[in-house]
Amino acid sequence: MGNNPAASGIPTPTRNDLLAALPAVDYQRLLPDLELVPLPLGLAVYESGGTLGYVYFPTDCIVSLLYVMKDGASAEIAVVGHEGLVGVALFMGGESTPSRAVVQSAGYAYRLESKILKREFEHGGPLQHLLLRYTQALITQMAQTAVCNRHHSVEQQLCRWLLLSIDRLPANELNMTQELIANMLGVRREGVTEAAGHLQTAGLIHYSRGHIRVLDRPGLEERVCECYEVVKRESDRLLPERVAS
Amino acid sequence: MGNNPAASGIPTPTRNDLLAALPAVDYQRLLPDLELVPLPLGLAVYESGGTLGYVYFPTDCIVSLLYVMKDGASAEIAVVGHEGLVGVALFMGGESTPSRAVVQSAGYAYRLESKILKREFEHGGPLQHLLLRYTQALITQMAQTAVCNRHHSVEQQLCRWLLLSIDRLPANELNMTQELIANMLGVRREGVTEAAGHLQTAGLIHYSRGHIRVLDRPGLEERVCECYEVVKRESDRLLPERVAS
DNA sequence: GTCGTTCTGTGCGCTAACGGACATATGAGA
DNA sequence: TCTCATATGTCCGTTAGCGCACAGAACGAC
Repeated sequence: MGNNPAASGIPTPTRNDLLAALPAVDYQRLLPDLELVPLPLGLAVYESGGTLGYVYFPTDCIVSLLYVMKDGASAEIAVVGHEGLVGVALFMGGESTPSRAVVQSAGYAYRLESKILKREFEHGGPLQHLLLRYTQALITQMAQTAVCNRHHSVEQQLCRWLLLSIDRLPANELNMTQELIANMLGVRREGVTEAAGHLQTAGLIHYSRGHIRVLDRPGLEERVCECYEVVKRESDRLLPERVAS
Repeated sequence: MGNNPAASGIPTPTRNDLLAALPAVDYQRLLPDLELVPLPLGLAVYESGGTLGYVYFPTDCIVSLLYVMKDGASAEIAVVGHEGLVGVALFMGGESTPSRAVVQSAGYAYRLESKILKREFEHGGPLQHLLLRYTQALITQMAQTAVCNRHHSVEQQLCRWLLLSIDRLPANELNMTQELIANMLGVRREGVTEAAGHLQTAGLIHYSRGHIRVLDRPGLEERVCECYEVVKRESDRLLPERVAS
C-alpha cells in the first residue's frame, strides 16, 4: 500500500475509502483539486433540487440523505460516511435529486468540484467502476430502508441506525439528540426515548444529553432486524476493504 | 424519428423507451442480440443474490423489484415498465442484488445477454448515459418508496401504486388481485380491500376478482401523496420522452 | 345447473405508534 | 452556586394497521 498516497501519509483526520482505493496515478491527478473541508453538524451539504457544485468524500463525518415532505416531516433515505461520497446524482447524469444531504455527525470531508469529477468519471476506468459500485451499495441501503420502514419496530430501526452510524465513525460513540434521531428515522421523539430506554436498560448503550455510547455491539446485532446485515454484506461485497490507517 | 428503427417499424406489442431513445447506430448494433420474450405473470425474472444472465427491457409488462424477508413478508422497492430495464446491478458492477424481480403484469420484454450489455456499457457514450439516468430515476423511486412506507396511509400508497402501474400500461386497467397488491405494498390483504373499497365508492376505480379499472385518474391524483408526483417528475426530467408509437 | 375454488367483505380484539401535555433531569454559563 | 435552556421521561387518549376468523360472492369446471 506504500505507493498509494491516499493510504498512508495524508495528514487528515482519517481517510476516505473510495479515494484510498484509487490507483496512485488516478489519485495523483485528483489530488490538486481535493480540498479538505470541515463539515459542521447540521450543515445542509446539499438542498433538494439544487445544483451540485461539489461532491464530498467524507473522512470522519456522517452525512444523511433525507427527504423532507411538504408538511415538514422527514425520513432518512441513506447514510454516507468514509466508505462513500455525497453527490452520486452528478455522475448519474441528473445533476440534482429531490433529497437533502445533512451533516449528522461533524467532521471533515474532501471536497471536489463537480466538473472535475464528472470529467474524470467520463474517462471510465477504475474511478468510474468504483463510483458505480458504491452507488449500487447505496441503492441497496435505500431499498432496505424502504423495507425496514414498512415492517420493523422503532427499536429495531434504532438498532440498525446506531450500527450503521458507528460503522462509519472512529469510536463507538456519537453525538446526537433523540430529537434528531427521531427526525432521521421519521418517528416521534418519544418513540426514540422509549426504544433507547430499553437498549440502555439492557446494557447495550449508554446515553445522556445528546451523547450516545455503544457498550455492547454484539447485543445490538442480536436485536437488529435483518436489514442491517443485508446492507452491511452488500457494502462489504461491493466496496474496497478499508485498509488500516 | 423515421431514422430510428426502434421508434417505428418494429413489430412488437409496444416498445421500450430506452431502446427507442438510442441513436440508430447503437440500436442497430444491439438489434441482432435483442430477443423479444413473453414474461408470464408471476415469473421471477431474477432471484435474490442470483447471477444476471440477461437484462430485460419491458415493453408492455410490469416487473416489480421486491425484497422478501426471512419470515416471508415482502415489500416492493420499485416498479419497472417500458421506461426502463430490469438488471441495473449488471452495469453498476455488482452483478447481483439482494432483491427479487417478479412479473406483476404479463407481457413482453426484450431480453439481452448480460455480457453484451456490459460490453456496450463500457464503451461509454449515449447508451451509458441513458442507462445511468434511468438508474437515477430508479433511485428516486426507491427513496420515495422508503418515505411513503414511513409516513403515508395504505390508501395513499394504493393510489401511488395504481398510478405508477397504469403509467406503465397501455390501458387504464390491470389484472391483479388484492392479495397480490398487498404483497407488493407489504400490508394486509384486508387493508387493501378497505382502501380499494373507499376508492370504488368514490367512483375512482372499479374492480372485481382481480381486475382493476381506473375510472377517474385526476381523482386518484388528488388523493395520492406527494410521493407519486416526486417520482413522476424525476422520471420525466431524467428519461427520454416516450414518442408516439 | 352444482360444486368447489378463489376472490372479496366484515367483524372482532390487540398492539405499536401517534399527538399532545407536562414533569424531571442535566450541564453549560453567569 | 444558581439559573435556564435543553434533553429526557412519562402520562394520557386516539388511531391505523395487524392477526385471525369467517361469511358472502363470483367464476370456472363438470
